[in-house]
Amino acid sequence: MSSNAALAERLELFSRLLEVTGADSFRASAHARAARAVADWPADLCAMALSPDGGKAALQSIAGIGPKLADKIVEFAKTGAIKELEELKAQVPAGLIALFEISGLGPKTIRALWQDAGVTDLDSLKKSIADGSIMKVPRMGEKAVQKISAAIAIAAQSAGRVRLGPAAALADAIIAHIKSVKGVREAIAAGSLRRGKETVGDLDILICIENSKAQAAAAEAFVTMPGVRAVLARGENRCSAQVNIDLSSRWEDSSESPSAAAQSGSTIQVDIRLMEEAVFGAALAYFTGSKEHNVRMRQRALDRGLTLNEYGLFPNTPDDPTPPQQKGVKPVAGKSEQEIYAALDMAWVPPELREDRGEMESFELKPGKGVAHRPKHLIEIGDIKAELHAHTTASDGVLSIVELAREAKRRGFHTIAVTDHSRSSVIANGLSPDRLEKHIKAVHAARSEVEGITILAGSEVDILSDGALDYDDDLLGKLDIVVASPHAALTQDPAIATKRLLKAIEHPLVHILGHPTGRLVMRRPGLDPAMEELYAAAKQHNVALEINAHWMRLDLRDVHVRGAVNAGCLIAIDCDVHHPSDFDTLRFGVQTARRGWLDRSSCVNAMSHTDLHAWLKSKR
DNA sequence: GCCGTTTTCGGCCCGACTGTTTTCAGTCG
Repeated sequence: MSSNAALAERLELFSRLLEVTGADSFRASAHARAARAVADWPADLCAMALSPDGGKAALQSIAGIGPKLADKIVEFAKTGAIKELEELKAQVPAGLIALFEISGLGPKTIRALWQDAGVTDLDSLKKSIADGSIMKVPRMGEKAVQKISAAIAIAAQSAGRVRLGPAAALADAIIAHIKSVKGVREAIAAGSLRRGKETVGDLDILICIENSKAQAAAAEAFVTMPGVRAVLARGENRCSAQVNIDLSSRWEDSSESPSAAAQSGSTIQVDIRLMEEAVFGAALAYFTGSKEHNVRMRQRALDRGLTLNEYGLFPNTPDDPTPPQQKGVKPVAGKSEQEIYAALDMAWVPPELREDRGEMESFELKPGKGVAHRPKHLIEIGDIKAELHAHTTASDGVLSIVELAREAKRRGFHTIAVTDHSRSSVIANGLSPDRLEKHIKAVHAARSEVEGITILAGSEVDILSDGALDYDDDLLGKLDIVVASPHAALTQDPAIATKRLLKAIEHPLVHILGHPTGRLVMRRPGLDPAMEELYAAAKQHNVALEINAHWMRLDLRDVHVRGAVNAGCLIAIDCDVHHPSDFDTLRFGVQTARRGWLDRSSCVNAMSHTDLHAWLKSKR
């Protein structure tokens, strides 16, 4: 785990412990905010904290970090622990914080369960329900206990957070189903799925309906859909259900994953919200989030004498507590997101950027000095014109060279790179030097069979544990493109990993550093190198850092993309094609790139044919 | 615990929903 992630985890725990011990709630939320700021920060904060020229001052320049939290970060950087946190942990049973995972249990209830019914963890909670001692807790009635019991069962069955790919597939299916209902104008996934986060907790689907008849029909279509396991709530404007989700991937049946069977039968919560066109934009903005972005938006509205909610942007009337939409007040904006942002003197913020990571400042129509640079043309899926990382039947793909090239052409690409595995990737049937020589000839031969697309002879060459490449330079020099990737020794020490990856970046024949850390989302943390050193070297040596678009990888991850973009690096977005459907994962790679504020001009896959091939040749 | 171009003290986003109550507390997104 990177030190930022480890620090963020501790601050998050700090926040939870403060909540549960009944500390000032604003103090708790300050710690939670700091945890987020730390997790999102693109550079290593421990290094920053230890810098001789005023680490504390630098930390305090980060929004959400004040003097006290800066002290805690410095302490963590020096000692690997935070004394105040350890003291707080000693006061609270170790299993209590896990109860936050149960829907419906918040800080107040968990504290009461602990203090009044002696609950210390999930097992003792179940016991207190069984023996009735839970009824000692104030405001605890029969229905409340039933709800907690149901929530415990759902938590056990729920997949927890789900990777972007399976979540998007389920959302697409639900949307197609609901759109077939007469009177449904639009259905769109909001929430973290729309923002392109690498994992999502639930699905939020917004449905724009023509009238109340369509409203009822759409709700009915949803709750009776195949795969709906249980309906949790069903109102006029909102329905909630647990829905089966297929979590399988090509990683699941490999030796890497013994848990495939355990994951079958998982469910995810799906909320649908039904509304008419006049409020659709406000609802879409509201339910897309993030929560932090929404807080800033509402504050911005208040600063302008307005109030923002899921029904629109309204004139603010602080003396009257009745919500404006209930009084028939005409909204200033609400039909589209664009008009809401415009009314707040902002350009429309793409969903992937709505994380309160500087977008509030840089998307102001007249941004001030010193704010983050706003992308001139944030990368879009239509900008991608080349796939530079693809496998064939020569190693572990299912397509021949010609089939691969035809599929790439069909998708509108001007260039496809054939980059089969190198000899050390034995499980993936990596090519020996002799086989690679023959494969290069086969690629050249395929060029006459598929016209209208440039087929590159390349390799995804292993970066060995010491940073050496898996083929000698003579052979690498015969290739049009070299993608160098780590596949083994993914748990090595950060300092050694940094040296290993730097050596690959500095190699004069390497174009792209493939899936730089080797992490798998929710499966394997991967390497933990000093990322800033990689950015600097990649920039200096004109090497592109890859965003591997497969939803199991998304490596570089969003915050690393942001760091690389800030450092001025080239970025590649590749689908690591093994199967024709892998081209469809491009959307996730592009979303990750957008979350890192990538401009089209820095993406090698978005270059014109001329520019791309000039860059490739510059390394030959 | 953070923050501030009306504030260095006194704020800190908003509404729906639920279940417990007799006017509200807690959770969620």
